[in-house]
Amino acid sequence: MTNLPAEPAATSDFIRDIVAADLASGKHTHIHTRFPPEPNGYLHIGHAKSICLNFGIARQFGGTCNLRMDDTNPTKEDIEYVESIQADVHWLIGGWADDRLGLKPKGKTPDILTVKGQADFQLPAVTAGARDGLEPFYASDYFDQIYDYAVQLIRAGHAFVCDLSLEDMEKFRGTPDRPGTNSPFRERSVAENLDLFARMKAGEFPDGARTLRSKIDMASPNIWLRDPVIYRIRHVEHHHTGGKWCLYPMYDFAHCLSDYIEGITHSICTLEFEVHRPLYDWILNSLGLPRSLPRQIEFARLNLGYTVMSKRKLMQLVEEKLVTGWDDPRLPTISGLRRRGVPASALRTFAATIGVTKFNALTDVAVLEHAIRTELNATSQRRLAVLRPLKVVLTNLAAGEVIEFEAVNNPEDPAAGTRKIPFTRELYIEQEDFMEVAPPKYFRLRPGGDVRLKYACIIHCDEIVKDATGQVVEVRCTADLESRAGGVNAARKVKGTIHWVSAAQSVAAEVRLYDRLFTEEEPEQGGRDFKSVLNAHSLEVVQARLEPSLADAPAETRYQFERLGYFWPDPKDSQPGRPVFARTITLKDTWVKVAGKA
RNA sequence: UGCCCGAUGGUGUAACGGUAGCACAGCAGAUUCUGAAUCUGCUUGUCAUAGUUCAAAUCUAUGUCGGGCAACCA
Repeated sequence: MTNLPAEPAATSDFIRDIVAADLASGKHTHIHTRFPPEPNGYLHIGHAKSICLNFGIARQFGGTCNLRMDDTNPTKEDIEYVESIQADVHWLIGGWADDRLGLKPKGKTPDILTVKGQADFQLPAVTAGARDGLEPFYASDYFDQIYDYAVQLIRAGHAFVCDLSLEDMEKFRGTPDRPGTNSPFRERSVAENLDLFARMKAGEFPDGARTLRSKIDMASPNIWLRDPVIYRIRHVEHHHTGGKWCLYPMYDFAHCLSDYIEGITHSICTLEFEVHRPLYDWILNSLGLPRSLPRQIEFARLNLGYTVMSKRKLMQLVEEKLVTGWDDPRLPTISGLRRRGVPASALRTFAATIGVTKFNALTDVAVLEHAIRTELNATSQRRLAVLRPLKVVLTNLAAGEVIEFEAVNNPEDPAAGTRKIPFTRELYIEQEDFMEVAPPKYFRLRPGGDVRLKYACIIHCDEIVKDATGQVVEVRCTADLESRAGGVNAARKVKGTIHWVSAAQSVAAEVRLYDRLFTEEEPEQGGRDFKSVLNAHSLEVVQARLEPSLADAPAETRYQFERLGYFWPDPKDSQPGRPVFARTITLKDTWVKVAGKA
């Protein structure tokens, strides 16, 4: 039996309260959320919070959560990102909420149904079974329908074609504390608007020549209600629709309608969209749609200490090669965390722990680290590995002698069993586990001192050997073989227990030690350039010695290297027989505190 | 200085007019063949002022502080 941390319990927060109330009141009988990233970058841990929220709600209330590419701006988007997004989402929700994932048949576009005597666009989700033949939703699959809605808006007198240039539009918009003024094109006839809009679609005008604008209120204190642009001309290829369009809807127009078409009940987004909500509602209400409308609810995005979270900054780190790629294990990207060995379940636990509110918070990385350690402590097998080897010679052992000691695989999980580790005359211990001049309370090896070798026996340091520079290069010891488990001196107590490997019977391996990417908790505090506080030691590569059982460690297997931390084979660079390990996270270390105080 | 949103220990989050709780971090101790894990205990909090009420973290008003909004980005 394992002490697996319980799957995050059904939690409650202000959004779940709304959902529960809507179910209780009968407003909805089925809950439908969505996760709608724009494919213009890789997903990060902030998105993970949103994914856990949206899929978590679907899971808790027996609903569905659609994965949708919010791809209305072809100039910034790319197929590479739609692929990485899918991989990241599948990984994060796998085994937890993948049965709630809403997809659609490949190539399918909305159906036209008649609801309450009205034509109505709908695109239902498929959640059951395999993903064969299915794909995510794409806002760009609704371009025909969204165009149709725009025509309806024009017909109803709620939208007009505007010829104002970008600069002029800015002038007419006013400022937050001063109302704007109406566009001179605001009173064009419906017929003229219809004609112009059709010609915009036909490609008769260059980029920026005209826009389609909603007709709301140029004097509104809310800038987003001052006749916002809902369509702009862009003569560019789209990664999903190819060359079909040269006219693309803006986020505000496309998003609410995409939600509606998919039958979304709760459209959850981050705080910066709060001021857009009146526009979201205005569009939906202006169209007189026959089905119940989605409701937008906003929550605070995640801010985590010692990292940066925006796609723009992450992109900068990647493009300037300050990291090795989007999946660099030091990055807070989902693919980076995955490559680092962080389990998806730990990310979910983290998301559940931090909660959901409208308060703009800065979350302590310790919370993330705790979630990772808790999960890994319960599930990973222990192994011995020496990161920075120091040779130990046991003078009372014969050169060819090999003793096999039994080691427990996981003290938290007896079912994990045991394994044998070879013990020989020449060993390696960690350099920092020996000190020639030791401070008080140092429990490890020192001249004339004793220490227990984990799973083996107690050794006594008789002699040290130094090189020409005075560096200790070898420690000569006597082993008390009777202090082994089952021996007469088995009960002998010494203050310290350290890890070790056999010199001859260990394998060499590259081990990558990751640390936080920035030296400051808030890299951009006070407007400073985040790149000026990059941690120069965020990656350290060492040539380590591992116990023999690690020679061909299977992929995807997480270990605790005792007294050091949690490690796993790097998914890209580790080869059978030539392992490369990545450190996911260190163990908590109270000794550094004790030593630091001294 | 226009509009919108927010404020509970060091950090994050609960309490939905009725005993301010939980987690992380920190500190102290127990235990330990991982200075890990585990266990025990402890420190620290309702932004301010006024009001409503038998009773306010919760309701009201004002103020203070913080965040967001003036892309043909999302």
